[in-house]
Amino acid sequence: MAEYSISQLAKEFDVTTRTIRHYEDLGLLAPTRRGQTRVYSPADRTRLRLILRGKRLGLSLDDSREIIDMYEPGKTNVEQLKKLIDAIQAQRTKLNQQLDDISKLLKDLNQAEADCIEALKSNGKPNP
Amino acid sequence: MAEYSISQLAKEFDVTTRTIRHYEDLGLLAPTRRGQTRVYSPADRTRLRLILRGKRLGLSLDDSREIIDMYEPGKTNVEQLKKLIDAIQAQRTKLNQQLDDISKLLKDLNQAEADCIEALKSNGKPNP
DNA sequence: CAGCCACTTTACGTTAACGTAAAGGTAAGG
DNA sequence: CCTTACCTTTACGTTAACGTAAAGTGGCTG
Repeated sequence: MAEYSISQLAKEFDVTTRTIRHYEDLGLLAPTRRGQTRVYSPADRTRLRLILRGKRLGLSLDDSREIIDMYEPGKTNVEQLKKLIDAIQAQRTKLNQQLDDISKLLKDLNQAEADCIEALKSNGKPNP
Repeated sequence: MAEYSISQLAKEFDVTTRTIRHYEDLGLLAPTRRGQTRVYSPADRTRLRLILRGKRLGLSLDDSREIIDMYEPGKTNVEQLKKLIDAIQAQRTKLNQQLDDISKLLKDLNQAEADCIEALKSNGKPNP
């Protein structure tokens, strides 16, 4: 029972099956097959979750694939490991930038909301 | 000295002039003109900064325009004000989701980095 | 005044991330 | 056996966000 059909995953994550197949075309997913039908493992499901998380953060699918591949084992080469650590650091820098952006945006939203409420107070009556 | 040319802004924010004109086409910027040449005020500059912040957060340009318009005054209508407050709340929800995503991703990156370093330790020697 | 620089408009081209339609295979159920 | 409900592949279409090229304008500068 640790497997899923394409439409099950599509429903669970609220995407279309076309989208999931598209991710496979780009090499982000590689489900096994029963006959010609795709069969997704829990690991595949996790990868999909990571892809969609990346999307919410504005990453490209290529970026997501790179990041996801970071979690995979089989990195025997020392050079590759160093490259990976660099990539991880780069991602961290970007994410910290996003954190900063979000905190500023939230601050702005608070201010905008306060302005709205203020405007409602002084304006809520002389209107039809 | 409180005005900027298009190429000044382009340099400052590391985008092309084409990009800035594109934002104007979409109604996100509306600089004044001296003759046919665009002249940008500090307010225009701020709007550009907000647009790019939105981009870093994965917002569409349409989304950014909506948000930026939230900061503008001239919202006399009570209905519009209420819609604005709702939109602000929706944005807040999305941003909190992003915060959650980021913290999870950062955690994953930490783990991945630790794995890398571990692999380097036990692997750094038997390599050419 | 020739040349260069920065600005302009117009318009077609490109990439990513799917959407959508066509045409077909397969297994369960009435 | 026929319909229904999934699944498949192939392939052209679409949208957003610009890139890029062409052709022209305005000012200053040697």
